Amino acid sequence: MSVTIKDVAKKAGVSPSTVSRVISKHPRISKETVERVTRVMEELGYHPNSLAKGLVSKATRILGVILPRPAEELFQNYFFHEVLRGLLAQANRSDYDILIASGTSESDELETVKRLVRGRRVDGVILLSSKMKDPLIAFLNESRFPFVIIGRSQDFPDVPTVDNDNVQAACDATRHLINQGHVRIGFVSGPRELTVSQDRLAGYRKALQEAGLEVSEDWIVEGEFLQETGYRAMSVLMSLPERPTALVVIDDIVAYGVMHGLNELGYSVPQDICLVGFNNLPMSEHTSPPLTSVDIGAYQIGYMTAQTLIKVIAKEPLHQNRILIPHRLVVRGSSVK
Amino acid sequence: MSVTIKDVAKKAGVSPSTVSRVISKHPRISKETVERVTRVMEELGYHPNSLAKGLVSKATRILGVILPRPAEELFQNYFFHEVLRGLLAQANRSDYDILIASGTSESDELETVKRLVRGRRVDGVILLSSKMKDPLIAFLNESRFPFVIIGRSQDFPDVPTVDNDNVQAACDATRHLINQGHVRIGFVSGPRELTVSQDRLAGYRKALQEAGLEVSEDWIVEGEFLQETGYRAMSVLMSLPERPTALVVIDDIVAYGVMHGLNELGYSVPQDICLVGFNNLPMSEHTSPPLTSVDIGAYQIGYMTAQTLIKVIAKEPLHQNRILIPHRLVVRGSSVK
DNA sequence: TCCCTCCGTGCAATCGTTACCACAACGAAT
DNA sequence: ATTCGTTGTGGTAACGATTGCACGGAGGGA
Repeated sequence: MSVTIKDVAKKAGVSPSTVSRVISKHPRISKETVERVTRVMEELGYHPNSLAKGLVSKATRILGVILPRPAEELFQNYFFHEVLRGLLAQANRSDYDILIASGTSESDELETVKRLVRGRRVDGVILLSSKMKDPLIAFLNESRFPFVIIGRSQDFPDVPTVDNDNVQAACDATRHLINQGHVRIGFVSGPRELTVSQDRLAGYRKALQEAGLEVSEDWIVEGEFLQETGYRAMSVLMSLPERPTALVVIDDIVAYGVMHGLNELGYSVPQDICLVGFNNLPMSEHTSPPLTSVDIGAYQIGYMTAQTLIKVIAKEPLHQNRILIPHRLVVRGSSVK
Repeated sequence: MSVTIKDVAKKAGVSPSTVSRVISKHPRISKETVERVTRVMEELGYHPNSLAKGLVSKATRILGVILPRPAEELFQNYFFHEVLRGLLAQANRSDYDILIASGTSESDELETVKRLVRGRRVDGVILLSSKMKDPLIAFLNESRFPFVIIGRSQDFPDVPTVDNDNVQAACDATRHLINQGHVRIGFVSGPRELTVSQDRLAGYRKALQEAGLEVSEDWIVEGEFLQETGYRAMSVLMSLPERPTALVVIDDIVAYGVMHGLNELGYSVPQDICLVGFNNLPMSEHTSPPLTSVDIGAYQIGYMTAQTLIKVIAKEPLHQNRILIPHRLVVRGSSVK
């Protein structure tokens, strides 16, 4: 049996109510009582039962994170890790814990969220998803349950989201290459259906158009968030009659594949081809040459998401629904000759 | 207001007790009642309040995962991710959720665990740690609270742990190199104070001794779980008068650094130097040459840990305290000429 | 026909905490 | 001296579920 508020009350010679008031720092408790009760609590190693507390206060102080389903998970590795660190940091600062959940199928996922929400297991939900999870969003929206999406949701414009400006990020990356004198710039994309792919592609197009440069559809190759994609894309692009001299690549991991392939074919980076990636993976500092990359601030995304969700839970007003985390172009050897 | 057991009871024309019994599949409830109540529950979208349920049953159906502190976190990236996937999979199968927590300092960490344990926020705890967390272990042991350690704990031989046999894994890796005809084999280690480093080093030594080969202390280099370590270790080893022809490297990420360095100096893998790494990171398949690596089954570690903890919580007997997950040597181009 | 058993269900206490209301004690104002 | 407001504290009813006990009714054996 663990020690309850009654045990503390008995030992301190007061009523449970008084102990409760000491815990919640009620103003009208005498200094001596506060001291005595506090001492007893420490002596007994008392910690309030979160279940009982939650039952009456209708709050668990737990934030639920819904992970992407396994299939999409692979490329999320580093991104997810950083986001989670940010979430944890901010949640802990505000005395929240993090519960993670995932479903194996779409309906399963919805069931899980329903259980968490209706069963009052969490106070708010974070949707960490690459693909759109419309049924989930619809459910949460309808239930008026606090939630925040990491990423974008085109179908529900008024739910709070935390994201980075992928259009601008890709635009900056492309401009950087243009400023280095490139005029034939290619793009290696992820799956088209992902908004992250769409947005980065749009930013790439925007930068080229602004500079009055040609956009050749031949120079745009689609794939997965895998090294193979980079490898394949590279061989496609390098066999073109008029091939690009620089590439914007959807993710560093894909860029590694490109570098690997170029290496094998005897091309050298940055002399023959310049590269810019995304996500600034730790390893990008140590490739040869080091990879220029757009750091999208995954940690800060997590941090801001937790902060935003906590605000929503507290019913504090948000001055903006769509929060954008600033990115940072980290220029390294792969893009400057 | 959310829908409670009373709402269901009223609408179904029964008492709350009956509804509760339907939920817990009590045998002595008539078939018709079960059907009617079940239907009403679905109509109303009822999900039992986990707080109230937990309060009376004294169980939360939540497993707490204590993460390593930030400083140690870096190298854990992929390993952690895989372990978490395994934990989630098994936890979900048994209707448990996963709560993750971390502390910023050691005392903070202990405070967090105390809060989770004493406050009955979780039913059991998983210690995911590289460094030993003795105060935590001591506290949990003393509280007789269900917990499982991922990794090893030399100071508390009778707490359940899930781990891989790092000694055997390193031994296998080293033997593989010996079988390839190498006699001068080096070892690039992680921090000495980590048991994983110690164990792998021991396995390396064991294999060499069994083969009657010399172990030169010059061939053992210590570092971090970073590419730089590999890079530095490589330059140290290659400048020795009598240098090794093969290396066992504590982690794939470090091996990448070694490969990078060898490349720069004009050496080639596997012709000049053969390499074996650990953890079988996804990228190891795509390096040039692909990296031979010991897959330690991180996913299974997570899976088995959750399974074990759930058994401990249910007070089921464990037939063994120390569970070893089998490893698998994945031979690729970096170790065969 | 009576009694016993078993089935299906309801009642009420309980889990540990919070929050509202009440109330005693005391000093200050009338 | 009476009234009033303030301060510090206790009593008690929730919160939403579970569970042991009780009880009415049906069925079977004597």
